[in-house]
This record gives sequence, C-alpha cells and structure tokens, in this order.
Amino acid sequence: MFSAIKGFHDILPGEVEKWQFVEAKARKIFEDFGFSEIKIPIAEKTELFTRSIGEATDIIEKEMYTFPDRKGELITLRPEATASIGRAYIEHRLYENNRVAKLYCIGPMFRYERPQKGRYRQFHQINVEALGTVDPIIDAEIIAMLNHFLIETNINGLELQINSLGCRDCRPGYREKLKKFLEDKSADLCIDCRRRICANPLRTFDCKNNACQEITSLAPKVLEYICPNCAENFEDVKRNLEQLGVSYRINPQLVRGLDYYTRTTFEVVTDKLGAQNAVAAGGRYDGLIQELGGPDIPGLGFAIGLERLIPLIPKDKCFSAPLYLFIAPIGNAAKDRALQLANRFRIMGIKTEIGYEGKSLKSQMRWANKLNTKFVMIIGDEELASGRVIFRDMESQKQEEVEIEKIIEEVKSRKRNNLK
RNA sequence: GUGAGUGUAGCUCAGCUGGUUAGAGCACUGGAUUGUGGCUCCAGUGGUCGAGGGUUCGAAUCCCUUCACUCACCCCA
Repeated sequence: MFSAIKGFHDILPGEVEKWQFVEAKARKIFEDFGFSEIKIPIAEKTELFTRSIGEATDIIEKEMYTFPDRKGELITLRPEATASIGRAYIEHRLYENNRVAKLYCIGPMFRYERPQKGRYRQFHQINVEALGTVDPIIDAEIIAMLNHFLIETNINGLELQINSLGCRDCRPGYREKLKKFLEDKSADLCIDCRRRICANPLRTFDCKNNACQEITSLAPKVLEYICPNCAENFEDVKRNLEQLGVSYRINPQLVRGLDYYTRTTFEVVTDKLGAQNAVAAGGRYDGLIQELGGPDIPGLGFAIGLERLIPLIPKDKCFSAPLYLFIAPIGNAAKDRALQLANRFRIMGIKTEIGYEGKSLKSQMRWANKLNTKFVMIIGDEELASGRVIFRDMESQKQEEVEIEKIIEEVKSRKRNNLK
C-alpha cells in the first residue's frame, strides 16, 4: 500500500472548505487593495534561491529539494515564493509600465525539514509582494491589509509584531556591534548560538534557551543603531499604522531568517500552535531585485502560512453549498431516468445527487439524510409508469406525487427568484 | 541531523504483573418498519495487534532490530 511521502499531506473534503474560504477571502481582499494574482512555476533554477535567500541559511544548506533534470541542470522546488516573483518581475520587465507592481500568489512550497506541528515538507503560502517604491505608506498599507484579512477570517488571539532591521548602510555596522557583544559572552551561550555568531548573529534573538535569552535581552538593539533615514522611515510606518487603527507591538528582537530583509519587518504570532507560532511574516527587501540581476528597485512583502492559519479558523464558518436534491431510484430502469433528471437539474445549477448501486430505498434515504439534502425525489417502476414522482421535503417530512415536468418548472422558478 | 513519545477494526481507543476464541463506541450492511431518513432495539461485515527476529509450553503484552506517525530541538510561513 502506498502512503503520501513524509511531510506531504492530502487535504480532504471537510477540511478543504476552510482552504477555499481562506483563498477566496484573500483574493477578494487583496484585489480590493489593488493587488493582482500572479502564477509562477513551482520549480526554478537552483541558483535563483542560493542567490536570494542567503548562503548561510538552513534553507540553502540542507532544506532544498534540488535535483538535476535530464540535461543535468540543477532544478529546485521553490522553498519560498519571493525569489520567483522577483525573477518574473525582472524577466517580464514589470517595472516598465507600472511604477508599483502589486502582486499576490497562492501555492505550495517545499522544504526538506523534519515535519512537526505547523511544519511540513510541502506547505502552502499566500504571498504578497509590492515592488517599486520605498514610500513607507506601502509598508503600512500592506500590514493593514494583512491585518484586515486576518480579522475577516474570524481568527482571534493573534499579535502583530513589528521591527526595523535597518538598511544596507546601517545594518552592517549594527551587525558588527552585535557580533562583538556576543563574542564577549560566547562562553555562556548555547552551542547553536555560538554557531550563529558568525553565520547570522541576529538570529541569536530567536533562541529559546533561557540563558541565551537573558544575554540577548541585554544586547544592543537594532532600533538604537539604525540610521536617521531608517528611523524616520520606521516612524512613518508606525504613525500610519496608528492612523489606520492597526494595533501592533514593537519587538526589537524580531529578526527574519532570510538574508534579504531590510528595514520594516513584521510577524503575526499565535499562542495556539505550539512551537511553530508564526502565522504570517514578512518585511522589506530593498536590495533583492538588484541582487537578482534587475534594476535597483525596492520591494516588500509577506507570506501567510496556510497550514498554520487554517487550524485557527473556526470550523463552523466554512461549508460547501448545501445539497438541494437527492434522487433515489429503485430498479434499473429508474436509474437511467434518475441520471437524466439529475443531469437536467445540474445543468440548471441545482446541486443534485443520485443514489448509486441499486441500494435499498432505506439505505438511500439514510444517505440522503446524511448529505443533509433539502428534497428527495423517489422514482421507481410505479412512478416510471405514471410519470409522477414522489417529491419529499426532508425537513417537514411531507411528500407528494408530482409530474416530473412540473417539478422541473417549479425548481426553475424558485431558482429564478433565488429561493433555495 | 538530534531527542522523546506512540503504533490494536474505516475512525477514536480499551486490553491489568505473558494464559488459550482480541474487545467497546462511532461508522457501515441488514432486520424490527415487503418502496421512506434522523430516535430506539436486534443482528451482521470488518483485525497478518506496524513489520521482522528472539525469549517462552504459550506473546497484542517481555527483549532486540526496523519502519511509520507525532511532538520537541534545529529552522521557519
């Protein structure tokens, strides 16, 4: 017997309705905010990711699904979407006609990690990117949009945290200061943090070790070292968020894992998910497009982790359209007729189901009940002969014999009047 | 990659320190109700007890190996 490969999951009916709900909400809201959907390949040349994400990150070092294609070229299943969107943006010169490109993208990502709660090898993100402006208005706009989206999905208990990481001018200086601080204390740091000092000192802030946290809480904070431009920029973002009524908490220890982030960063966390608590996260990446070989164009964006968002959504908010009609045939001749009738209803846009396999009427009624249908149409030899079928209202338990054509007309007119 | 926990029916789980025919609830099928759902009652279908090896008169139970899943570290959405 086959099972899905480790860390890959099926999303079954009953669960998939939440996904549809979330995706529909995202599309509607993002379009209202002026974003357009972009569909991009799930695989890219490996170098695109090694260039953008950062050589020292775990994603590049050990988490990518990389393989040679038939000609020996290295291909990678995308571990994140921003690099691909950046590539598409440059390749199709989306910067030429539009001053600002506002894009979103929904789809799977792949990282070869050990699966655990909220972390899978194939996982799904909704990505949002705005390329082409440094205006801090758009930082606030995007965060406000994310905030609005999360409110609309009926999730509570989320916290929005923001920070600024500085720009390419001021970040290196801060990085060195932090590095020096950590080197002095390295004897008291855990083994992972000692490794981080060189690889990515900012990430020591994310360590869960108590001793490390005590030390990093005393470490110099980015916000104290960013240049006046970055500081002013951050003030603009905060002011705009306040004016939009978006509540946030400044977390001076908030850093991002990917190398390309600059200036504004943000993260939405929950306490209901266990260790993987970031539901959505993002920030600015002003150097990325140039790094990928494009013009020096700034950008920012965020990603929502759907496997993390969806468990938080109350189940009763999402359901598929209710079944309107269940046709229960008795006998083979009735089955053919049932199929023809069902087809007519379905073409009219009426959600209709049929009983299969010549099951007993009792069994079909049970099934119809389970499907929560509004009406059941019973059609057997007698009905076939008379041209009148039994039409049963499941809720009121009342049923009547009606001519087939009459029912079709009746349903049609109800649909016209939007009575379902 | 490291650590811990769990694998018994389609699902959720019982099964005591090894003891002979492996259980319950839900679900499914049939009947009570000859062609009528939800409630009730009765009956039935369904299991190589994750896999392999070992100890033993005897293993779902103890030991070893292995696989899978889960959670945590790491990493990150």
